[in-house]
Amino acid sequence: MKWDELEEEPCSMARTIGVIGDRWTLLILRECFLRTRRFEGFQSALGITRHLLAERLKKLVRQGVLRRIPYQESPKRHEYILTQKGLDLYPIMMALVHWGDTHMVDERGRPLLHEHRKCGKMFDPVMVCSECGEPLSAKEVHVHPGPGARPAPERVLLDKKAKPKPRRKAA
Amino acid sequence: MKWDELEEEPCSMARTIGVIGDRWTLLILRECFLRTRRFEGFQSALGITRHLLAERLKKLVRQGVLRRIPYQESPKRHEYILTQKGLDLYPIMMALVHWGDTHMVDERGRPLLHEHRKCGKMFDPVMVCSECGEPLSAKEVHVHPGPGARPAPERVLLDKKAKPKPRRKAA
DNA sequence: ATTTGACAGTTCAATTTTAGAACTATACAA
DNA sequence: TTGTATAGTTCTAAAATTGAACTGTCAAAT
Repeated sequence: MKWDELEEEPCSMARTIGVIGDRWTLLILRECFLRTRRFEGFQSALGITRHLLAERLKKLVRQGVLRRIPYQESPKRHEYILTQKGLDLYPIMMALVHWGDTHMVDERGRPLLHEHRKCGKMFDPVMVCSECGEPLSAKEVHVHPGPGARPAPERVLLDKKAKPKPRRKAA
Repeated sequence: MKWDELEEEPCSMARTIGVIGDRWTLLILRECFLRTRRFEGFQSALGITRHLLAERLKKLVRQGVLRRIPYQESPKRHEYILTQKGLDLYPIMMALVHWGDTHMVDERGRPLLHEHRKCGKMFDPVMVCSECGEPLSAKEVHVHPGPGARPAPERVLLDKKAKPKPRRKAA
């Protein structure tokens, strides 16, 4: 698969993956949320090759996730800062962190704690339903084709089921 | 960087990325949540090469995200199903979908709608603070080193700031 | 009895990506 | 004049991915 095809798929998840779904991009975004803004900053924080960093930044700018803003003339220098579209990635970042906090910590505990300014407490992010406010879990959610779903004859991505048709003598 | 080093970093996000942070893995997980369970199912749904699919499934099993369960003897066949650790990835999936729904839809609208069984409404996922229940945004959150943070002399991942030290004549 | 098809992989050559390191260019500061 | 900081670009070697074919087991159809 060519990865730019992902953005054409009738699946919001695939499209998102097309934009931010690779390791370096995700790490670059982590740095963005930690207020890294400059080429050298990203490079030294991540140890990414300069070549790839240049590519990824270019792509994020093209996608409207980052904006490239001059902070000095002669020599021209730019900073990369998150747009609103980029800031909206925050729930994804937090979800990634939280899963790591839950399933990937060693005996010493979490590397980082998060404090919510509004209430002053250390918190975990919780994903809830916008309508009733209850926490969400996979089995309580059903999907329906939306207006942008692919029309009938073709396969509707994100809406097919591999029915476990058991054959022959079961184990 | 070798990608297995990611899991050693004192950063929950990096560790998570080490497990699920590549395109194919993310797409495989999407299929899992859509109840695909078998090798051929994944392969035909995604068009991934069989070689890579076998590798990725193996890794997800090794990481405890999927469990490989026999569903038939002779010939031995297995299904890949999400463990609890895997099911806990749901907020990440929903966050990815929601960002795509917000920023990557075309004029036709969303490919999919989500219904919350409990309340019966179509919903969006919202990430809130576990302590006060308010929706979260990047700027209302402060990070602090936790017990598993890297000790002083070395760089604490996820806790450095590239202070925009302005030099020379600004633009 | 033989062929066909489903399933779950494995193997291998060709292509694409990434890593690692060095190099370019501009301009300030000592 | 030399050194440093910044933001890249260029190059070759190494690693990952693709595409396609191949393996092996068994059930069902001919």
